[in-house]
Amino acid sequence: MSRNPDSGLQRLILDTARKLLFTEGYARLSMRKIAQRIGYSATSIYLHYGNKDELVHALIDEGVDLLHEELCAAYDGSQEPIEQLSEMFLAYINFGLTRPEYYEIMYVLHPEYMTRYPAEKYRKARRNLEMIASAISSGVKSGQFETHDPMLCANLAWTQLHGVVTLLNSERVDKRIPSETLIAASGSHIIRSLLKNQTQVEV
Amino acid sequence: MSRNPDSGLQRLILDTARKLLFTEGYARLSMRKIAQRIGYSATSIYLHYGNKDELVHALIDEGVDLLHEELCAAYDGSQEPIEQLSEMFLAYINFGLTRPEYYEIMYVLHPEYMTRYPAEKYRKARRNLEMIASAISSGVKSGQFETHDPMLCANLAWTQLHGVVTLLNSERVDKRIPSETLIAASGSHIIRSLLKNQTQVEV
Amino acid sequence: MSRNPDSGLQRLILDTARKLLFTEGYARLSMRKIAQRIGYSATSIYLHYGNKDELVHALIDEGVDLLHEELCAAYDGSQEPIEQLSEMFLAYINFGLTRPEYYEIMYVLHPEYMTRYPAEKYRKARRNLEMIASAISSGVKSGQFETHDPMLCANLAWTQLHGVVTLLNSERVDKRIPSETLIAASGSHIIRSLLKNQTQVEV
Amino acid sequence: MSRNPDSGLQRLILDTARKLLFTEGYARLSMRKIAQRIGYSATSIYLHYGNKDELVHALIDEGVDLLHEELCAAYDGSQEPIEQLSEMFLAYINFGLTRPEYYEIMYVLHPEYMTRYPAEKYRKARRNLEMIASAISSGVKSGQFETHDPMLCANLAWTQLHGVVTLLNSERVDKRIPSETLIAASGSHIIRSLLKNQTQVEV
DNA sequence: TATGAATGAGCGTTCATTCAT
DNA sequence: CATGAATGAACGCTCATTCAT
Repeated sequence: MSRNPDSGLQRLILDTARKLLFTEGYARLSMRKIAQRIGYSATSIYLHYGNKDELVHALIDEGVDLLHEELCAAYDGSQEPIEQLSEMFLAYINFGLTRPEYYEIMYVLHPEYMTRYPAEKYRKARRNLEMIASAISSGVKSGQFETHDPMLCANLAWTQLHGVVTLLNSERVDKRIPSETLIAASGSHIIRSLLKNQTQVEV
Repeated sequence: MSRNPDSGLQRLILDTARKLLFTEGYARLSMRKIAQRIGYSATSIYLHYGNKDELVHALIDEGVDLLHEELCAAYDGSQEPIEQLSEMFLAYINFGLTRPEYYEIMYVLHPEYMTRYPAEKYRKARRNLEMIASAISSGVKSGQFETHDPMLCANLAWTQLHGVVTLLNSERVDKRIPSETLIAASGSHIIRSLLKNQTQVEV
Repeated sequence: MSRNPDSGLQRLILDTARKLLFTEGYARLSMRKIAQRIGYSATSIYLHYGNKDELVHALIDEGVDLLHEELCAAYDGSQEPIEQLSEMFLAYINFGLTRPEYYEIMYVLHPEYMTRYPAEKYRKARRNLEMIASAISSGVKSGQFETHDPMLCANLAWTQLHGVVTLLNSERVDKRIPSETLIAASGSHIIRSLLKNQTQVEV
Repeated sequence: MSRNPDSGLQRLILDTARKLLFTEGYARLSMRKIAQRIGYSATSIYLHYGNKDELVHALIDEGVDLLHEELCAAYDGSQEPIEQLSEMFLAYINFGLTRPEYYEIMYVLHPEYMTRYPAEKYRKARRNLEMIASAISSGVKSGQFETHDPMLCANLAWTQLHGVVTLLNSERVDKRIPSETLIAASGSHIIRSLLKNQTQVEV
């Protein structure tokens, strides 16, 4: 089973799976539905993905790579840490909101399912957190930020971003609050809590 | 279909559904499994809940009420807003981590599914946010906090808490970060960002 | 799942399974085919047998009991061991030839499949061999037979009978040899080899 | 479709089919598994065998030839008929136990399947019985054996041997009876029943 | 000689639901 | 209030086979 969707059909399968994931949720994603949607027999999918797990893992792979790419694109080493972070935060949220299917299988899917996902790739997904932590660290070095645990702060940022993404995607947020407002606020909220010279509660 | 589980069987059904939700996840919850577990026929469940949706909605109702009760219990009007908030935050996270089955159907379930949940009850779930917003407002009045949009801040707090709960429950957080640390940090993180006299970025 | 096919449908299922077993062989026996043949939905079978294993095991149970009954019926304690044995041999072969479906799942089915069959019931099937061994023993006591290992002789008899049954059922025996001849010869063949000081009985 | 596996691939296909037959049983033998195992595409097998039947028939052919060869090798015309027979019996049982995959498709497979096996080849399989019958005949001529139907006796011997092989292979024989004991006993059992004026050989 | 792409049929099984009693 | 009997639809998956290249 090639993992590089060059065959055209592989691309079609993944894209259709993604769409179904978005419109119906993981629980309702089925091989047969994908097949039907693309006008192929269900058997054909198995020519490209050995089973449902493999297909979903291929999607996760793509998602992980895609998010990483977008974070890298957002990261500009020549800028101040504050700008670095706020760009990355925006990129993260943007990814979550524009690619909700990827986001769901990457970060929301039931953990029981993830145990079948190769650990090595799991680690790959952690690079993103490390990028954030390192931006925080350089902010600390340059004296703008203040924390003795950048990795914890990165996780704190992550939980905040994740909460925004998932609550917006799952349509739990009151529509009267514009999502742009929430997004902007969450970014500055995170950064503010990193700044030095605050009447600081200990982290 | 009565919605008040006064009949013993209704109670039994809901409790069993909850347990199954916890042990097997939403995707694997089935009427027949519930029936089998309680020693009744599957048909019997339909005497009390017209279909699976109704049953799950009843569970969501319970979850919403339960969370509200626990937030109310945590709220102590005689305390400072800071303490009020941090108690409520802890209560929220605690609910999410100890009642993951409720939490999942309340806040994680695919929105396509939620559209069948009566909107009126949806609003009920908003009471909790209002409690937080009001605690923030009183902090503003007393001069401790500074914000011109308490409801937005409440939502920001919520996204943070939600992120912590879901990432912990879905086991995405690096095990090397103790969950207690993350929880404590997230609470103080939120409160800190509300405090006056910071080198404040505008919200 | 009741094991006593009193429900009518259960009887129908077992009988249809048996017929399919006979006409198409175990490999081609399917739940769906059974269902279709009896004019019920496949699901209905699962109301009576939890899965295919359970169904086949129920058939094996029936076969084991049936064969045992027929051997018991053939066994007449008041007769000479020679007659006892030849009656039992005939009964065994008769069972094998008239109930080939039972016989196949009891004694031909791939062993991998049998490992799922409860050991306790396995033992039940061994009673038959013990009946034969005990008839041989009493022949030894009465001085007609001569052997110091009745159980081995019983097994030898069994392999002979089994060979006759299976080669006839699987249609491997040259049609020019009448099965009655083969059957009669095999019985006397076994008994002859047990006799003391025998002079040759005619073949 | 050539039937002589001179092409290396044909040899490879047959050998792999045999191995799969042995490790997984007939029911689980599949064209795609064979193909995968030999590193060729499934389609390639069809270049050499028109369909699964043809492939299995080729295997049966091989088995028939192989068994015949081994019986011929065991047969030593210069020996006494008793030795001739007991060597052939051992060879037969040995073939059955060491080549269960051949044996199963040759002699156990459901007859419905065999109807598609060319009758002409069926006859080929009968040579073996004729060898046994002829050894019996020469024993009769030399005055050691006594029977007026050597072919019937050969068939009786065959059923006995077949019973031993199949019950051992299908693991139905009580493990407390060593297979060597059963095998030796069955051979002498058959021969004894052929002897003229015999006095009991010890079991 | 070899293959990649494709498929229709079939498998065992689970599910939510209905209906007569 | 409770059930047994029943079902159509769906699921993930495997299979032998075909066909164009």
